[in-house]
Amino acid sequence: MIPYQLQGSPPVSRRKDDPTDGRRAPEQGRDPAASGHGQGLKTEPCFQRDSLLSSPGVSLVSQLLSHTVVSRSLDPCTLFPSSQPVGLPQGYELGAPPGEGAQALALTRTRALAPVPCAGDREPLADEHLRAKRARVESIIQGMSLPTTPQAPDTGMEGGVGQDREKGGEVSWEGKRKPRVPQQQRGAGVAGQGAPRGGSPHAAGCQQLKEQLCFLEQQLRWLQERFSQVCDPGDAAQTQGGAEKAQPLAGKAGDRPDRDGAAAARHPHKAAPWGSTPEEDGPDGMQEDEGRGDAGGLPSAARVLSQALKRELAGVTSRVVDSVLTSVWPKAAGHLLQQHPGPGAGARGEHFPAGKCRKPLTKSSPMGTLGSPPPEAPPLPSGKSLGPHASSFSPKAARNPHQAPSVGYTLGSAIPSAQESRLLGQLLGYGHWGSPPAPQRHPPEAPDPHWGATRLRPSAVRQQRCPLPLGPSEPGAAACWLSLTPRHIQEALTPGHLKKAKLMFFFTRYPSSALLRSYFLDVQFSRCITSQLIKWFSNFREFYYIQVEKFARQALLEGVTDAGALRVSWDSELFRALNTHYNKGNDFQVPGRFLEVASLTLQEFFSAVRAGKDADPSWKKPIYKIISKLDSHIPDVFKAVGCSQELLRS
DNA sequence: CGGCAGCCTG
DNA sequence: CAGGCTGCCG
Repeated sequence: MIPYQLQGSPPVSRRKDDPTDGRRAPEQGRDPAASGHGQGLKTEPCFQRDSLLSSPGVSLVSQLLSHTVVSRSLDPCTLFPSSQPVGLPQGYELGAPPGEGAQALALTRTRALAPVPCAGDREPLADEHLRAKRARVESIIQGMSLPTTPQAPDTGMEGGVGQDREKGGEVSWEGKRKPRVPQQQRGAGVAGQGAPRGGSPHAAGCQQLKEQLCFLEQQLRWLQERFSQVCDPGDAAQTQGGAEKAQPLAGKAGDRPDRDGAAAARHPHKAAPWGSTPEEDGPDGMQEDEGRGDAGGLPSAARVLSQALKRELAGVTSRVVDSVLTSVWPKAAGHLLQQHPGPGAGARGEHFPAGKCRKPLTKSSPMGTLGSPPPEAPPLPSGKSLGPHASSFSPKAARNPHQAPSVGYTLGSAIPSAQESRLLGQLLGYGHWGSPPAPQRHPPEAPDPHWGATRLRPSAVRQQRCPLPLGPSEPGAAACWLSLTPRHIQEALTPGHLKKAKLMFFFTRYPSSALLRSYFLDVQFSRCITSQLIKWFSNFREFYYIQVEKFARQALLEGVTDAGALRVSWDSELFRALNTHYNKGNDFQVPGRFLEVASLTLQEFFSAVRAGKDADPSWKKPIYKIISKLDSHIPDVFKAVGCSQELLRS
């Protein structure tokens, strides 16, 4: 039996420890809420998290954001019009003319138990299969040799080809395989240094809080800087409009002739990597930076606005800290709260009168640029991580160093609530709000290294040029993004969920159902939902691997010899193909970590193919196994209940 | 048998 | 992307 012995006993057959198969250890059978098959129960909103997300409803910030002046003056599009469009043929529908896919066909693994003829004999049915596969693979290959950059061997693999990263693809990650642990833990563990595992949960929590706060503080500071810029003389005029600056839409989409030119000219500092203000890195501009702005002649109106904003931000931070503490560390939170009465109490008063939350920047507030600190890339299994690569993946390169100096909790290091995080994330990273990441430039200089991975990229910025219809935004749908959209537990997955799942893919390729549950809190899980989600990821993976394989083969054909030289960079074709698939709007800054994973995948495929392993029906399994170990922790922002809906609007 | 991965197809 | 199907595991 077993003509194709490989099949019957797959080398990497599904073993419990094989993430590729037996995984999902955690899921102790029990289906969560699925008391019933997800039907019926118009479950009520999940208020559990409400406490954390309270208030920001009519925040000044939101108003400000919705204020045309802001988006207008900072329209990043005008600053970085040069972003490249994305759009590649997707492996799937590439013509499938036969070529010399002979070998190609060999790769595809034949369905295991397909009628097995005697030892490798062509058997009608088998041939059918082979033909089909062959066609498929050929089409893929065909596709790759077509449009893809005919450039040098590096084919989209970033100019990095030249550099010789000797560290070929076959990293020795094997040994490190951890026994399957409940996702949560696993994730955290992978996330690495985050919090000392094993220590008291509090310690861990605090540590995390500290880092988070630090992060938040930096964001605040940065935001302030941005704000100052917004109010610089050039645009101040807009604001001057009058006391009713709160009135959004001072300028309509129509009246923004300057969008592409003037604005750009006005913001020379765009040069700064992430739009960070070059001048003034000065610590804490909470109150000071304004001075600078004023000095420059900031109109009083703007000044007021500025101050109000700052105060509000401070309030927000405060609230975040408190709320987080409350949830993370109840006891401590208790004390804290006693010391500091209502979080944000003070800030509240600052809200502008007519504070109506309008849906801001329409098409622009996806959670893209999620504000949470990109989970620093967990060290690769082998611990050696793609070390050498680090240098090329600028963002992450600088990430870790961040490890904030400890800050007393009092200061409240906090894990920004998802919402808050998003708020900041959007403010900071969102294209409209400026801070256009400087194109390709030394990203390491981002205000906060953490942001390196979660910020909008140039291309993204570009994308946002067209949207911004300012008008269409439902007037009343003031379902301000800042506010929490009522969280109804969905009984079905929505397009928003799909989008979210895709973005999550950048962090995890093999999410367990447990993890999925923890990230899709607004979904009433049932077997169906779970399956669908899992299916989604399965599909994502399929696409991902197909793409990578395609490029790996292409590289091979082009004569690349050093697997290590294959690296996926932001501007590589491969990345673009993937990005357009999982991040169509390109409004989400893909974590650098993803590039590492992609690079490794590419190298693995490359090496495997080169070694002729693709003759083995299940030659991909080993690769899957490797890749499955590279999942990263998914930013908590993704847990934001409203995030799914939020994505819909983007 | 249920859950899930992966392949294939539409 | 969803369905269908096979195969493996617990």
